[in-house]
Amino acid sequence: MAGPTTDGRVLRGEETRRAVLRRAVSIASVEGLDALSIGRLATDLGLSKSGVFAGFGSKEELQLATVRAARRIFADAVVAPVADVPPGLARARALCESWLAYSRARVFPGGCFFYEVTAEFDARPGPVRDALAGCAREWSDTVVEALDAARTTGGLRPDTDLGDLAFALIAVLETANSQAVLHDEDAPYERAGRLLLRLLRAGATDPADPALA
Amino acid sequence: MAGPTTDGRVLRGEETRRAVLRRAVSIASVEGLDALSIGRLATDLGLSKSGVFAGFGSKEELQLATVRAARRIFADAVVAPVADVPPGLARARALCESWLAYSRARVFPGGCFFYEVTAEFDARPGPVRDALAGCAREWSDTVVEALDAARTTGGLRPDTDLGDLAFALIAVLETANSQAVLHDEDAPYERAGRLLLRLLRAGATDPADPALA
DNA sequence: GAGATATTAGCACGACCGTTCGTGCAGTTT
DNA sequence: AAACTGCACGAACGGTCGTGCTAATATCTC
Repeated sequence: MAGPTTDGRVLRGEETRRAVLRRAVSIASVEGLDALSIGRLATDLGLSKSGVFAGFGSKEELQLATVRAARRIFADAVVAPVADVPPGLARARALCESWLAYSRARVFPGGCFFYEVTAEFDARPGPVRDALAGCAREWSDTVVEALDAARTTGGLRPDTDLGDLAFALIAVLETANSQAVLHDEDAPYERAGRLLLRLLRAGATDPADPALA
Repeated sequence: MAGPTTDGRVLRGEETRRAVLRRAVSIASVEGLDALSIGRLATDLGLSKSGVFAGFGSKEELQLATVRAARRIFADAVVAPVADVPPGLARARALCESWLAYSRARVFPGGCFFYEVTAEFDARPGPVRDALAGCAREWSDTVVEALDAARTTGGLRPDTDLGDLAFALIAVLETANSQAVLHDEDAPYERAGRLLLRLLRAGATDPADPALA
């Protein structure tokens, strides 16, 4: 039978798989997915090279699994915490500030994982780029949906171009991450905080909305 | 004497150095500076590995030379063309649109060279990151200076925060490049064009300024 | 218990890496 | 013509890469 019987072997296997991926996302956020090497991961974790290799089957599969793992971490760190904020302008703002907090806290040691690896793979066709493009769309859609809810609930003017606004917000966030990491400064985050408030106010029905205080 | 006598040998040497760097910036804009391999450059150009190596002395020196070469190309492609636009709001706008044209035209095959390699090295201390941080500051300063001239000439309101505005403009440009390359679309450039006009208008003394038509 | 199964280790492979060395050759200087 | 300079060459170094094998070990089924 193929029921979900608890199998200690596969459990142990998944455990080491997770350990490998935990290490992999950290490395990749600093040095990129190409810098992931099976031998290095094995050495770092006290495993054998072939043991690590067996868990993924190929380097590209390891890279894809690393992207999926990072996607989960991102969702938990950025999107999940704002789930309890009621939909509307306040949640849209909270989402952006959650992203800034995620970058600032170095959930990934190299800053935003996706900024790093997207720049690495955006011009290289293949499954990895496709996966990253999917993540980017997903995040963009999340922001647009939050803005849409804000418009529906009357926080944003009906003629607001949600795509443009989401683009501008994401641009500010990513650039804050980039400059903060590159120059090892906090100032870009403060600048981004000011700017995203101004962007939201510019589209708000009531610029004095308490959600933008 | 150490006069500038024409030496055919060193001339030939510089020529191959330039050929190597021309190839190197192209590769690095797509795959990153780490993907530069001396052996691959040699094969591609029909040279010997040791010949290429001798021209730079180390891989890191090759990477630094590649960054310097890209900096020159960037300056020629983006900054130089707007030199004949009179300082002011029009030039600030021209500078941004020159950047968009540079990304759109794939002056570097992977899109903006600096977006790619800055993401690669921003979390890795060392001479390469320092060089890239310098380039980033230089470009940021160029934008700020253009905005400052626009403010001085009355195009922008006196209370405009130039740092914030430059940050927002650069954010829009870089994100347009990133999304256009990642999804292989033109739409991000159009969005960016609209957004940067709106950003400049928001700081303009006269939102109907013909420079923003 | 026995036997099936899946994770991990050990080892070897071919390829490529950056780097060093000694040599040849073209151009410059004397 | 001889001495010197500097680019480029080919070969080789020690390492690391991803990827296959085989063997050992631990767990589950019966």
